[in-house]
Amino acid sequence: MRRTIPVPGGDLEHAVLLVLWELGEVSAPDIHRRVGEPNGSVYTTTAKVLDRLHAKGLVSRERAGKAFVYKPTLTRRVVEKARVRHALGRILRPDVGPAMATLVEAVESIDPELLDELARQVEARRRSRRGS
Amino acid sequence: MRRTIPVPGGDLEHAVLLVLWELGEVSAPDIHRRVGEPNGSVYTTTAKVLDRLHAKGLVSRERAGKAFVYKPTLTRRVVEKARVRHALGRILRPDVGPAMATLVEAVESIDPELLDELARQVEARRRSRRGS
DNA sequence: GACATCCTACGACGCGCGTCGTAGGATGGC
DNA sequence: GCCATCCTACGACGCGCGTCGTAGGATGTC
Repeated sequence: MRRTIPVPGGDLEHAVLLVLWELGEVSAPDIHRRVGEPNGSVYTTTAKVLDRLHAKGLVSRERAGKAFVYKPTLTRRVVEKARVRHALGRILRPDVGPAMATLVEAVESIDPELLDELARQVEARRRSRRGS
Repeated sequence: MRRTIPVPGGDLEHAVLLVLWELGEVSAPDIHRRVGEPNGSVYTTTAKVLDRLHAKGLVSRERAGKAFVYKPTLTRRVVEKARVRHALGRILRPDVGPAMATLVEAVESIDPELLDELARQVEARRRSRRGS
């Protein structure tokens, strides 16, 4: 009974989560140094993003002295899948058939080598499906 | 070499374009009957969407009596590709590798049969690439 | 104690998109 | 001529997300 997993809707939110998944627990100031600063944002921007991720339940936090330490509440695998599923849902909505051709074309246009990787992943997935 | 093709950013904009691609030329009121009404929007909502598509250059228009008749300025193929490419770009950004696995997984979770369709399209595309 | 410094809290804005309200020009029926 | 009706023009709002400003509590330093 999985009820709609929250999704990091924006790129900055996602970038913050990536850091959290990589490091496990990170303080707000550290996150800012790793994500906000390279991105050219001021500290309060990062803090706000953290606020919103917290409001969505995608991260939990705990005080450590005066600062908060954040950690992800869901695994990367789960969230990424929901995220991609969400985006894909919008893309495939009308007319699912030709959409796959467009999808493949678009993947290739981003990087032709991705096509091979995609082929590998599709095959792997189909094999494991036959097995299950 | 076209840079940056404009993209219908929202679902309603896209739905309107679908009608235009299907029928070629359609008046604003007709578009509303076909898209806005079933969607439960009032007429001015449809008109506004048309305004914005026009501002983006995705449709052109011409007066026919008191009403406008709209038609698409770009082919569906071109726009859809840009649209999917755009969405994919955001998804694949960090860490392109595992993203393909997630993509395939997400496709399957939407509809397992899509996996077969995806496999077909990937193969078709790879074959035609070898040929070119 | 007085200050500077570090963090959080929170309100605000711009932008894109869906949404609607209102205004006003044009048209058709009478 | 008058009025209802049809369409367009356009301003406005809410929502999500990135963005920042400001306020204020806590801590550290002299």
